[in-house]
Amino acid sequence: MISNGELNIPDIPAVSGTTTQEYVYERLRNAIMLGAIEPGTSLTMRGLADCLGLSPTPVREAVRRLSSEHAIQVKDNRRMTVPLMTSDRFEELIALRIAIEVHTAKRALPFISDVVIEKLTEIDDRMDGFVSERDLDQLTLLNQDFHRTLYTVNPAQASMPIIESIWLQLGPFQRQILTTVAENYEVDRHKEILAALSTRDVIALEEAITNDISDGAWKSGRNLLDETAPA
Amino acid sequence: MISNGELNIPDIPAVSGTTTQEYVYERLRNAIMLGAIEPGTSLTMRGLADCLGLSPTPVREAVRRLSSEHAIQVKDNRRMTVPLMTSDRFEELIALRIAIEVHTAKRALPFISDVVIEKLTEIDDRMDGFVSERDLDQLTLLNQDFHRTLYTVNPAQASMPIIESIWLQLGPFQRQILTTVAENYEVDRHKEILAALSTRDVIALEEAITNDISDGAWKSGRNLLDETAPA
DNA sequence: TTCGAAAAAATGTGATATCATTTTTCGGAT
DNA sequence: ATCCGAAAAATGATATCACATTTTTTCGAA
Repeated sequence: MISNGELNIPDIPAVSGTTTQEYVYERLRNAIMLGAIEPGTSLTMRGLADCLGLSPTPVREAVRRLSSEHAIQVKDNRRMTVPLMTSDRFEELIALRIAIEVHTAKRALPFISDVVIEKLTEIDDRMDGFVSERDLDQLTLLNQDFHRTLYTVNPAQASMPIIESIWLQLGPFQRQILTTVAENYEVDRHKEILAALSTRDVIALEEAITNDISDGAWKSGRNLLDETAPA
Repeated sequence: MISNGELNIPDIPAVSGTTTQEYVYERLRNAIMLGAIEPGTSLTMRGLADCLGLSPTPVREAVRRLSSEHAIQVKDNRRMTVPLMTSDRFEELIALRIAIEVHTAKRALPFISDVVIEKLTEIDDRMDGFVSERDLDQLTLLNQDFHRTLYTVNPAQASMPIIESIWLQLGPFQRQILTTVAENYEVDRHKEILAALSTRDVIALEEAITNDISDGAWKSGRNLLDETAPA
């Protein structure tokens, strides 16, 4: 019998010149980030390999990378899942996001130019469109684009991979949040960030980043967690 | 011909019940952290596999994990190295260490008990012994123990793996620093940390952590980098 | 001696095979 | 019907194999 039979892993375009392992990694990562693999679902190496039509070898490598990023949890024996979120863990991850992203934004500030601000403004404008369309996948992607574009203006970048890994851990859950309370999505905070960048105001930037992360995730997330696991 | 012929990867005790892949990962990680693999040395999968007497499969998985943690750099084609440190990258990593570890220490503070303080004091006492003996490996290990013990009193821990990965990126270089300027090693800062913990003083804790990281690494590291790659 | 192209060796990657464990299935005793 | 244990199936891990690509070496022409 084939496990994971009803598993639906969205396909993504295979970048030519890349390895199978890399392709599997990107595809699984994408699936987790978009919530296509429901947290708690039982996964197996061979099940995934069959599901993707590949041999276990490259699948295991990709899965292990994801598990060392805590995007996949290796259970006691022979089973793996996308970890379920707990209230404590969620709070911890959001607080960490704020600490690292504020730090990274501050260090990006000296490298900010008008060209970058314009690029960020353009991303934010595109987000406004998708907000009204309720396109959650595009919103998630563009929101990440916004932050990534800001942080990577600092060329000596060490924190971006870490930030991405935190995003991945929050990904499947964040997605649930957006689904539940899409109307609360605060794009306005991005305008605050842009204003702080324009005036090169470190204090305002710190506050804007904190608010952006808090508003979008924290309040909504608390609500959802209180609902699903109350007493 | 066998590559990596003169490569010396210190053996470590194999934990029973663990996989070969895990063993390779731990062993390579240890070797990198202790500077046994000199940054810049050219590595190959098969070379490492031969060197360890294993098949390429588990080696490739371990190496890939390390490369996704930026402890190993996959060069343009068919070659890998432990990355060389640059001045910019070093500054970036130290600043990141301070940001994350200060944040993590603050969040650990509410969980601090007398038992923990005692445990930390004991670790610090043992360090004093190794300082006079100039045992760099033990010092490095115990210093990490000290910080890890402090941070992990918070049970909902999300930042420790990130901190460990930054340590690993700094590892081979930090080691060079200690070798060069062992006499500057500041264990006193740990006493400042302990004092701040005893009085539950957040401000003092932040300052002590910052000083501990800065003093031990930053100044010495700048000196070394200025020497090796000046004008 | 120097250079460059062809031959040889080595490498990364992924599929397959094998083995020890673990999980699941199934049938009989209570 | 319920429970338990043995047989059967599935799984993770690793070695081996095969193949395309890359690196290194070799060797003859300038």
